[in-house]
Amino acid sequence: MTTPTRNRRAEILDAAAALFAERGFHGVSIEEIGAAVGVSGPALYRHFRGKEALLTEILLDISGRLSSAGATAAALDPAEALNVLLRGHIEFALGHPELIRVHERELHNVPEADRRAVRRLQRLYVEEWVGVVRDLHPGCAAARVRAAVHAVFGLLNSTPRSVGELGRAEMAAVLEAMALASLRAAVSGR
Amino acid sequence: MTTPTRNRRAEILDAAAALFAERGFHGVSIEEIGAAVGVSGPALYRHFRGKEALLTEILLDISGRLSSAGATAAALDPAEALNVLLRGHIEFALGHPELIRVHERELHNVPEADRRAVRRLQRLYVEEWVGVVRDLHPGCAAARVRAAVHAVFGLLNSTPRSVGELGRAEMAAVLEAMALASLRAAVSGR
DNA sequence: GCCTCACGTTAGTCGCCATTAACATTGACG
DNA sequence: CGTCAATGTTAATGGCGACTAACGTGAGGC
Repeated sequence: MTTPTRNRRAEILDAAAALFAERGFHGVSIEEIGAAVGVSGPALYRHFRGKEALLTEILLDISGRLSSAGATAAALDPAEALNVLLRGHIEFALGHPELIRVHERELHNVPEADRRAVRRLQRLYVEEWVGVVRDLHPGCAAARVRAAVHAVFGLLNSTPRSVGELGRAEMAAVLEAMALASLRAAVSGR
Repeated sequence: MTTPTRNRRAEILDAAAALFAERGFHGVSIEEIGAAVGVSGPALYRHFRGKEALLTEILLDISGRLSSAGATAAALDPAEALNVLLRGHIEFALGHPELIRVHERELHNVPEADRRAVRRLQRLYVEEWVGVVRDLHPGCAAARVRAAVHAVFGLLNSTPRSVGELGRAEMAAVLEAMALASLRAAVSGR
């Protein structure tokens, strides 16, 4: 065997994420995750402490990926930064709808101890957006901006539910237009 | 005892919905649902066929409530109809965030046989929106409108994740402005 | 040629939980 | 009163599934 597969660990994480997205954390057994990568059952314990550790790692990775896309935006002027954040998020949501689903739905299955860390990353990501939007519209109350950003995430993350109706490029364009318009509307209210 | 509680059945459904929203379908035991209404465990089987039947009924009820709010909109002119749909949805989302959560997350735990019925109601609701929006913007492709409507739902349903940052009235206003602006942006693209 | 490490395997074990059984209680109603 | 229907209760029962044990095996290093 000599691991012709790049990295068994990563392979398992991908398979688990896809299964969790489809049937939910409790709807998938360790055995099934193993089967999805060609080993069976308890082999996973050679790579992860347990099922929950798997989920934790998946969620941390997702949050990290989203945030890192935003880190490159930090140096730009606000308008450009917002574009980078927005395109990055859309790219990710259209490219990995399963991950978006897991990220949205499964936090409560992460053991209490690790949940703080996941939440911290999520909060950081939100604050990246909030910071950029506030730079663009300094007069707007922070609470309102935060609410608007959450709403935009909801809009962008709806992707996994409306798959394939539009081509990917058009879908991206529609989402971008909607996100920008709704943000503008939110911050211009006061 | 003589049932001073209006209806045990409804009471159970409410408690179950709240618990499912908080910890997910599999994160809640029958025993806990019973405890939440002051009876314990298998008493629920006097009212429901089983745990899944409970969830099914909850989801059907939610979809029904959303749709019915929209049914009154049918007779109005498109612009008014959209307002009625939008305000109805916002009202519901802000008033029952738990139900929105359950509605979004738990469909896959409904037994195959009943899932069709739930999905049918959901589709009907989406089509109410799509119909109204297409009346308002006849030049826009149906697929694009559908995608936009899904995105708006995502926006409106983000509420349960951004609770309490804003007062309810302001939150409603923000959501309404964002939804209208994003819809307009989506349909004006082509 | 051995030792050991990395990775797997199969066969338990154990606990949780939905569901069912068997047995009250109580109020309406004749 | 006695009966019935509605509604609960507490003890099984049974299955599923996470996790652990005990046991290969093959590849490098020495």
